[in-house]
Amino acid sequence: MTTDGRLVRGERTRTAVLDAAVALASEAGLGGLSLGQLAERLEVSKSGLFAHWKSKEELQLATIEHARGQWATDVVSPALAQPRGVRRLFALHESRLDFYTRKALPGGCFFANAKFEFIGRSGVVPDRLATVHLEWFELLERLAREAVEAGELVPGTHIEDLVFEIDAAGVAALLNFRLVARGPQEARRVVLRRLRDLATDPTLLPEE
Amino acid sequence: MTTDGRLVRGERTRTAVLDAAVALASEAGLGGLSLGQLAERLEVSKSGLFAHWKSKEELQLATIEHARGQWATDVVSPALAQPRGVRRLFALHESRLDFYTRKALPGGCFFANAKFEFIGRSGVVPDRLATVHLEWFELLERLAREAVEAGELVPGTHIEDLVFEIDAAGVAALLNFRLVARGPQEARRVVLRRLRDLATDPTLLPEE
DNA sequence: TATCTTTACGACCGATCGGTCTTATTCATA
DNA sequence: TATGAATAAGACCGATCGGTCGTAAAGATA
Repeated sequence: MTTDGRLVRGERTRTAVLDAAVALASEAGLGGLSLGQLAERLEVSKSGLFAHWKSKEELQLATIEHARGQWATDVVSPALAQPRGVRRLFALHESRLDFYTRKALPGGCFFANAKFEFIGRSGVVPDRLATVHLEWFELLERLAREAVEAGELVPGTHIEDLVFEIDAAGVAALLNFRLVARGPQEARRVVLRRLRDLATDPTLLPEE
Repeated sequence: MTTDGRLVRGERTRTAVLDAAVALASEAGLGGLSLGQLAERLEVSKSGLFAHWKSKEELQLATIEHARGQWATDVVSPALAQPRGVRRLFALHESRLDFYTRKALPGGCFFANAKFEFIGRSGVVPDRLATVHLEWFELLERLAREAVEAGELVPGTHIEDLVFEIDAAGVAALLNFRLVARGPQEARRVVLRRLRDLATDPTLLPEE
């Protein structure tokens, strides 16, 4: 690495590989991610990849972190730009749906696919995915709690169920959107209606 | 084949293979389904499988039909035993959650996994999966419509959104249950509350 | 009993899988 | 400018992939 902050050759390669890996894994699955295909797509040698990661598993873990960074940038950050409370909570839901609709990844969503792929399996990769999954839930939960504390959601709000509903709508939106070209509209409407029901001041939210 | 209805040797093999194939595919994915592993698990030769199906794709299609039959028996039929209306609709949701909780398949749910696996891909297998997906939605929609027509759900009920919510709860239950040992309780509670809100006679439904 | 189809097996095929090893080049630093 | 680490390529490895082929039982039918 150079003493200043410039990207050296290897680091540039690393980023390019991980970009392609996230895209490829969103299609073929994180397990189905093939080093041969990845190398071919990037026009580098397969063995060259092993100069950066010792094994496929290590590359998978790096791919997860990379996808997590993209998610933070593309989905979480825009939502955090909204004022704290029910508006920020709904913004997070909306930017998630946007992410799917924008077709950012050919396979829909890296994390949703990976989670379903590794259901019931154990190992460091599934473990890491489970942790990321929990983080996402905790973020939703935090935003919901803040909305209650700000007095923008009625005091008795069952936060656990609300978080479940919002997340469920997102997952189902992805599935239906890609499968039968429906989903995001319903997911938006359903959550919006739910939040307006719970909001102390419904005018904070869009009209629908 | 014999003239009477008995299962001949080949048919028995076929059933045994498809049982194992559904289980294996629910773990490894329908694409990741390996003929070698399948043959090994059943203690038959790999080439023997080709006496029954001409290609892997044909076996995949047969596996889908087999899983569809299991779903019809284990999930749909029990629900249809309930009286038509809001009770039958909720029973379908419950028997679906039961199916997951019972851990009938090691990988959670054959269809949910397969759908996510084939998101964004095309071919006869994804096409068939999409059709089965649509059938499921149509069933939910029919039961919901019947509940409205029976006067058990308020007339203005937005059926499309209700179906989306129920299905979303099911998918999320599966995902969260297997990943973080939570889900089915929320999925049951959330849908039950929603249906009680919409029901003209809430006493038709459980207390929660 | 003789015949024909169904069912199953073992040997084998080319392609691809993840991974190793040796060698060559690039590049920051001393 | 010399040096050593980082980066990359190519040849190669055993294992497994989906799939083919020839052959041998098993079972139904005549």
